[in-house]
Amino acid sequence: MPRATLHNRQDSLERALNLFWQKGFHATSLKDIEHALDMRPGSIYATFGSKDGLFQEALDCYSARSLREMESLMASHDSPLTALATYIRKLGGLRDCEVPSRACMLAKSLLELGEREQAARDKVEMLLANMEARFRQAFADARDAGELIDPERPAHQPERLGRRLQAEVMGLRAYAQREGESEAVRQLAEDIAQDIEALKVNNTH
Amino acid sequence: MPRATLHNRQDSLERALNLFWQKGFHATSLKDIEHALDMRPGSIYATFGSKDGLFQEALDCYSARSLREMESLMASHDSPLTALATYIRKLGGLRDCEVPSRACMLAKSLLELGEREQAARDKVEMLLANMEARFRQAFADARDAGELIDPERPAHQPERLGRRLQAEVMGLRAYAQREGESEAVRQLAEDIAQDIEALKVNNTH
DNA sequence: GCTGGATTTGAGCGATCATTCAAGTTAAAC
DNA sequence: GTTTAACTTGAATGATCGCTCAAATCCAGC
Repeated sequence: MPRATLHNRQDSLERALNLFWQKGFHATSLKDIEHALDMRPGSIYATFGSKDGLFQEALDCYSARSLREMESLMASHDSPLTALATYIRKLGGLRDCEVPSRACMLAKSLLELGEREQAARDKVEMLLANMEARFRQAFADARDAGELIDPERPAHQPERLGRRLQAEVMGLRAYAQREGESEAVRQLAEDIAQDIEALKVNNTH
Repeated sequence: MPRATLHNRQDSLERALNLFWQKGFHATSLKDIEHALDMRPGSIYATFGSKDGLFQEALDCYSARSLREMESLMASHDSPLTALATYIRKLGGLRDCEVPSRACMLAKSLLELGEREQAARDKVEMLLANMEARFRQAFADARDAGELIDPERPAHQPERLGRRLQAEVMGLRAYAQREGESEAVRQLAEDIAQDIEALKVNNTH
């Protein structure tokens, strides 16, 4: 059978992801995508179906990458709480990173998408729920390892800590989207990280 | 001189604000605005100059309203920290409110606007800085009243607490934008509110 | 070298975008 | 009642939107 595809699908997806992540769904035009992927409209539609379809695949791509990084971080620390504090401190360095956007793409999309993009909204909700579940699991692991200083306290249930962490991450990364001293973002992350470490037994603070 | 204006400017502004707040800048079309304000394009442009100009005035309107509510809340509590905790707990009830969006319009705009809307972006940055300054002032008031339990701790400097609170509010309200049990949002707000109250001397927790 | 079918192309579709402006409408001033 | 200028109207503008599809292109298999 003739002619292999000229463009690598995964590579195209990541280029599209970077575009959507930077500019958002509405502000990204097909023209922008054509240029970034070096593909003509016909090829894009043959491959991804629609702008909306491409966006949803980009969301999957972003979420998978985020979860992979999270998993790798958890695996490289004995203590789940230390891993989460490290995660937050890394976000504190966002201002000095070259990324499409300092804000979380899921949060951006959650705030941007309306009823006209219901399918994509549903996907965002699901991916956010996944991420929250992963946070919750990390706190549950900490509890099961006897790492939590006060596991009976209602606010320290894994469910509530996971929810809280997701909100903190969305807030921190939204704050990081502002122009301004990168030191402010670093301090903010440090304060959040220390609150996580304060959940730990035998912590030195 | 002949003919008074048919439409009240402030009323039109608030209608536009509700639209922009709900749908965001890009997803709101002039058609939407024409319908919401019951005005024809010519009138809209004669009054507000451009879609971008109208949006920026709506931002001012939103920010002024938010600061007014904040000021009123601070005035009605003897303790700044209690006032802030109350503020957060009110946000916990967002899921049961009828509002254009549960998310903060400034945060939404911060995440949505790109280089093409630089002027509006700058305005958002300024208004966010104002809000952060008001939070900082509230913590400074608490410190000056001897309310802070550990005013020497670096993380408890008004500057850092104010920054932290702004990030928490953006995170909480982004989280509230998700579909899901309103009880989750209420719990999240409660956990944040208790952390604020934990800054207080002689608190019962 | 030829052929078949998967892949890519890009002009062009109708719809909608933000915006303009000449013409129409209105009501205060005289 | 007439004048006059501010206000409102809405058709029309050119640009851009997401998207389609007939034609061109390409290469594995014979």
